[in-house]
Amino acid sequence: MSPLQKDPAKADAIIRAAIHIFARDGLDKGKIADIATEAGIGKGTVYEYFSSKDEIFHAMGDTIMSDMIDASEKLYSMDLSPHDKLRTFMRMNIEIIFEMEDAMLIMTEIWAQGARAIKHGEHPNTTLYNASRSMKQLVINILKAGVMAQEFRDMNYDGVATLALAFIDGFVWQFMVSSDRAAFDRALVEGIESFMKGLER
Amino acid sequence: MSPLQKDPAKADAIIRAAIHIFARDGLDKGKIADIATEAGIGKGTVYEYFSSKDEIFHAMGDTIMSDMIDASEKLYSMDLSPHDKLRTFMRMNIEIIFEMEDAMLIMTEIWAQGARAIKHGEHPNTTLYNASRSMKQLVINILKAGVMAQEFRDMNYDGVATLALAFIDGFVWQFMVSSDRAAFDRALVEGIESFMKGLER
DNA sequence: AAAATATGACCGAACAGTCGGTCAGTCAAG
DNA sequence: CTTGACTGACCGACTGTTCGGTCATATTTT
Repeated sequence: MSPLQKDPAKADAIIRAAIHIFARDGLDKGKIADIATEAGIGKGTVYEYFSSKDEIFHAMGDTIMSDMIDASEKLYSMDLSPHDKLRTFMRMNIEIIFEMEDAMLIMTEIWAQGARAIKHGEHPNTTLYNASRSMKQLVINILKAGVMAQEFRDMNYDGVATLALAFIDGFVWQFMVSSDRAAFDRALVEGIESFMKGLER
Repeated sequence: MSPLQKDPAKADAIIRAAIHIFARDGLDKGKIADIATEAGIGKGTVYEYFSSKDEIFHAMGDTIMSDMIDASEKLYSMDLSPHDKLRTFMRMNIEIIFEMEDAMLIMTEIWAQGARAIKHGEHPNTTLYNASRSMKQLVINILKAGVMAQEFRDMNYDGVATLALAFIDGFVWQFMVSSDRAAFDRALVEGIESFMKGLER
C-alpha cells in the first residue's frame, strides 16, 4: 500500500513555520513560499497538507489556543488557595503570553478578522471564541471558590472575570512595544496587587 | 507632501472614507479604489493628497489619536474629585472607543504593525506611541492628585495606570466580538467598581 | 536476491488574478 | 492661454494556487 503516510510531524513543522513567518510579516504579507522555506520543504508540499492559506490560519489558531488552555488548566488544578490561584493565574498567563509574542501578534489579527467577519454577518473562527469563553469560565470558577471560602467579597462574577482577562490582554498589549523589562515587572506586580485588593472583603 | 492649496476638506473626506473601508476590510485588503469611490472622487485624486497607502495609514492614526486625546483632555479638565474623574475617565473612554469601533479595529492593526516594526529593528509610527504615553500620563496625573487629596492609597503610579489602560483596551477588545450590550454594561460597572475599590486607602 | 513495477510524497515553474501607483489627457476657472 | 485639480485606463510587481513530472520507497515478480 502506501509506502509512507503523510508525515504528521511535517504538518506540525508547517504550522510552526507559519506562526513564525506570520508573526514576523503579518497575516497578509506573510508568504507561503517563506513558510515552505522555513519548514525546509517545497511550496507545493504545503498544499499537500493544507488546502489554502485560510486553512493554515485556522490550524494556527487551534494550535495556539489549545497550548494556552493546556497551560491554564494545569495551573487551575494546582493545590492553592483561591487567592493564590488567581494571583498565579494572572501572573503566569501574562508571562506565558509574553513569551509567546508570536502567538499574541497572530491571535490579535485573527481576532480582528473575527470582529470584521461579524460585521459582515459571517461566522468567525469559533474555536477562538470557545477558547476565550472557557478561559473566562476558569476565572469565574476561581472567583466563586474564593467567595465560598470567604476570601473574596461578593461580586458580579462576569464583570470581575472580564476585568481580569482584559487586564491580561491589555497588559501584554501595552508592553508588546516596549522593551523595558524592569518597568514591565514593576507594573505587573503593582497591577496584580491592585486588582487583588479590589477583591478584598 | 502636497501643498495646502488643495481642499483640506477633501483630505478629511479621504481619511474618513479610509477609516470606514479599512475597518471593514482590513489594512491590507482595503483597496485605494474603494476609498476613492466612498469619498466620491477618482483614484488618481487620492494620490494628489497622499503619496502612498502608507501615508494614509499614518494620517488615519494621527486623526484617530488626536480625536481620542481631545476627548480625554476635555474630561481631564472637568471639575471633579480625583475619584469621580478617574471613574468617569474610564467609563467614557470605554464608551468612546466602543462607539468608534472602526477606529479600534484600525488602531489594533497599526499597533500590531508597530510591534512588528520593532521586531524588524525599524521605527514604528511614533505618533501612536506618543499618544499612548500621553494618555498614561493623564491617568498618572489623576492618580497623583488623588493620593495628594488622600482619596487614594499610596501606589506605584505606573503600574496602576497600566492596569487602568490595559483594562480599557482589553475590555473593549473582549466585547468587540460580542453583541450582548446588556452584559457589556453590567460587566463595565462591576469592572470599574472593582478597579476603584483597589485604590481605596 | 535482484529486477520490475506501483505508489504517492514532493517539487517548483508557470499561471492567473489582484491592486498600488502612474500618467496622458480632460475640464473648469481666471 | 495658462494653470492645476481631477480622472481612470493602464502597467507591472507580487503571490496564492495549480499541475505535470520526478524520485524514494514499498511491493511483487522472476
